[in-house]
Amino acid sequence: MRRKTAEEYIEAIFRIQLNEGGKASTGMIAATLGVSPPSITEMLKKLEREGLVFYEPHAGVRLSQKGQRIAERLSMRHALLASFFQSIGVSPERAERDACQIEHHISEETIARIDEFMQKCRDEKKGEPFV
Amino acid sequence: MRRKTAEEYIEAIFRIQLNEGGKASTGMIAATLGVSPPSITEMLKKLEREGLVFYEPHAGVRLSQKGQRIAERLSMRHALLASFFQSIGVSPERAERDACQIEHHISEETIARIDEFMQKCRDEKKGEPFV
DNA sequence: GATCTAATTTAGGTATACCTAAATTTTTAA
DNA sequence: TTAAAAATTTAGGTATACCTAAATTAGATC
Repeated sequence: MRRKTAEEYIEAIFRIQLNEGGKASTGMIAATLGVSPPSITEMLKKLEREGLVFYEPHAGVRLSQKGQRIAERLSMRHALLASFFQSIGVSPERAERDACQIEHHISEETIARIDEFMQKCRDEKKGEPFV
Repeated sequence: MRRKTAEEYIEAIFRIQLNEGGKASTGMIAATLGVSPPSITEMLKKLEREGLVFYEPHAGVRLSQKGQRIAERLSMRHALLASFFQSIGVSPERAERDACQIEHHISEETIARIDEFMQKCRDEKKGEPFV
């Protein structure tokens, strides 16, 4: 299976923090990402070195401000993309999955244009799907 | 720098074959991808083992039918995505670059919906940009 | 046709994200 | 409070896409 990126780790931690409130545990992250606990420990150390999380062995991990900003940016992109895909008739599950991938690879500019476009469509026909 | 995927190798070979007609050389692929020639040689052997290319040492490489199908599919996705992004006001360069990334991560279903959507917009206002 | 040059491959090595097994720490329960 | 169970980390190893340097092969020039 494909290797997980730092962004995927950050997203997993972000969601666990939201659901559980507070810190994310090694085991939860491992389960979320489908990666073994030792690999998680290793990666958490790396993310800490990069200033993305605060990690205390045996106690859990939480996002730093920098990590939080990245997670929130990804979260917004995700929501926008999933919403757009559904608007043009993509199934909710597929829209969700595609958003999950594409949020990591799309530029700020294109995100902004999709956002404007959705807004424009909402203004024209209120609430109706585009298609 | 990020590691190149098999799909990126296939695309590079595809474009070189088109431009040069016939086979792609190790050197051309290396220059296209920004990867050293020895790494290219290594990867070509792997792609051959996977049935994606025909590779003859010192003579060059060309896509197998399987490789060709993948390249053409990526090429179509790329064109559709770049066209869509430009339609909503993304700059040509950015549209191009984003398409280059996203073509690898978007589902068949979403591609189909974007295609239909573009078609519908063309039918309504002929030739005008969407925004 | 021999030699010189350029392209390619071989050889050997690095970094990194993963893994399993074993050791340790923390938590739970008797 | 201590023993058992669960979670986590440490130790050690693998696979792979990359690299540089050296060897080889192919093509050009004299």
